Amino acid sequence: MKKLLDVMSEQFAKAFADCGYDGKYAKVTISNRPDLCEYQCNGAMAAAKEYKKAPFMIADEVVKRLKDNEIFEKIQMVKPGFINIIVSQSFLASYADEMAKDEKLGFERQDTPKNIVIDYGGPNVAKPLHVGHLRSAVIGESLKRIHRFAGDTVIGDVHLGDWGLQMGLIIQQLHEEQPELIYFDETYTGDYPIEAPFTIAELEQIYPAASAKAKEDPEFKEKAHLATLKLQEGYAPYRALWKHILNISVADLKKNYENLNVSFDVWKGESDADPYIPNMIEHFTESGLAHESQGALVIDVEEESDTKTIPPCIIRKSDGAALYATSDLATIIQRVQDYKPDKIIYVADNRQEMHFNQVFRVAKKAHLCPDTTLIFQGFGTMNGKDGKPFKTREGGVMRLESLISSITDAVYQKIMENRTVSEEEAKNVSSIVGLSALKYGDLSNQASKDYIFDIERFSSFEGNTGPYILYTIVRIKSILEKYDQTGKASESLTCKVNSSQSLTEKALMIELVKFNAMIEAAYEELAPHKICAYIYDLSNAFNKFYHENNIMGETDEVRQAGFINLLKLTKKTLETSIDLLGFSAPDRM
RNA sequence: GUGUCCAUAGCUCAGCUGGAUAGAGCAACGGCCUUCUAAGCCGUGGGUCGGGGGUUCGAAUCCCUUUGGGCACACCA
Repeated sequence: MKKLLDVMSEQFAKAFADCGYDGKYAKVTISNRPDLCEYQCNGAMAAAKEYKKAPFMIADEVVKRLKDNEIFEKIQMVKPGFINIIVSQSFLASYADEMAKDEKLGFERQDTPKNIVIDYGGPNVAKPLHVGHLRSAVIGESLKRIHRFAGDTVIGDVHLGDWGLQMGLIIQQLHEEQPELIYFDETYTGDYPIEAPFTIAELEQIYPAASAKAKEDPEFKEKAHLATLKLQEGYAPYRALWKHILNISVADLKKNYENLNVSFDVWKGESDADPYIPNMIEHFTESGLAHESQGALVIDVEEESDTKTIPPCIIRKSDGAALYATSDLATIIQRVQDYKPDKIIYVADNRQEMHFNQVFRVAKKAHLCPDTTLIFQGFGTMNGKDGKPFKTREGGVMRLESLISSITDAVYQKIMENRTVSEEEAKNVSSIVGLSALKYGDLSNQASKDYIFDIERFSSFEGNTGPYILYTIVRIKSILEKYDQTGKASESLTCKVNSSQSLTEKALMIELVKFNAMIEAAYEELAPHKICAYIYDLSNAFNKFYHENNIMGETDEVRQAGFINLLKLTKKTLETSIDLLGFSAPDRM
């Protein structure tokens, strides 16, 4: 469907043209003075300069042309040259009706669908998820859903950290803790068991221990380095061990991401890029792109237009090992080969911007992906109330599980305070509502900015929060259920929403029909927070409408049916929106 | 030091890419439940949009400058 503002702008463009003015001035926007009008066009003032004419005269001429247009109920010029618009109720209602019939609620994309890879999550194997992983997961998941809604083919890739020194550290630590394991018996030639010799809980102990030891014990670190090398060279016992670590860890990660309602289409990792590295480096050196510098192999990425010096991208360390950038570049090769993406979006911490900048430049220089746009979508730091990076009370890194459970607990307490539902229902509901609090709290802020993570505020049921949105949906559900019970639903009274409206009813419709334009903006700007802002406004509009109109008490059945249709549309719009944010609403709360 | 992002009500955030009187929520205060979930609705108070300059009919928004902060600046991911 054409966006409402475009429909209006077209009418204006015609009128501008008829009066001899360029149609480019005919942009209609939402009014910023709702007390005066619903929509406005300020083009006359911009046109005044070009045509050397007083703006109010231009506006007057245009208004005269549009006086009888059925889309507008009222249209008038206000000095110095504003054109104020009140939309016709019947036109608005029919637009809303069309929206209700459309599967995508009137959203229509402007270009052809694309193939897109979204790289988000980025957890490390054998390390528990902590709060630092939250934003990537939450924002990435939402972006994935938004792109899919817009019609793109999207592959969400978790891009595991499964290949660095950390793996060697774990193997070496295991070696010292359990030397009797057959993986460390160099004379053993048989198959290795399918069962892993450790649990996820043990694994989570092993890594920090190894990491700490490596810092104090250079000899241990050296051994770990060696183990890493052996693993990467394909030493069978270590490969078998690595497989165990990977399997156990991934199973645990999947469970955790599931709790966040986050899912990935592929579980590739740095290890999957490894096979591409030798050829890639050969290509780099043969083409003369890479050169040695201080013992390392580097590629210069400076460009003329740079306002600062960007250090060269290191492809191979002086000790011969690959590193982050190498793996990311090889991953691009793998993705181009396997998915032929038009676009790869990386959802990562702002602090990695420089790194991705370097990688993107190398990819471009080396023509690794001539048909792929590489996009870095950075996100800001999650801070505590004190404005400093979020920590536990003890100053440590908080595990994601603890974070989720503390927000769920907060919600649970409130549900038990306010309502008399069974404990079991309260528990179920609080995990749904808790997730909405967590995700909405994050996504309602602009992704690229730092934000203050405040459990109390996010889990509040008042104001601009996830629970408030859910509460609104639950209210609607409750009325619709009551309406169904009357049996009226089966009668086909009308599928029209009312065209004779109260003020709040019209205001609700005006809010609803913004949906397609809002989605377009959220999609193009990679901005889930625009969805949050929209559903908050929509919820407010609904609650005002709800307060003013007694839906079940309405005696005019046609009008009541119109109300119900409006409710259904509101519900569908809200539910579609929160699905794009990655959470859902309960039936009661 | 260089670069980059940010600065809007006491607090947390918006501000539709230059428009009319800068908006919400929280917190404070005052109203509204025998009627669809009061987790709601209505109202009151609260602002040199960090400072200064410029661009123009018009600036929180664009440009310059200055102050204060976050972050990044070659062998970690």
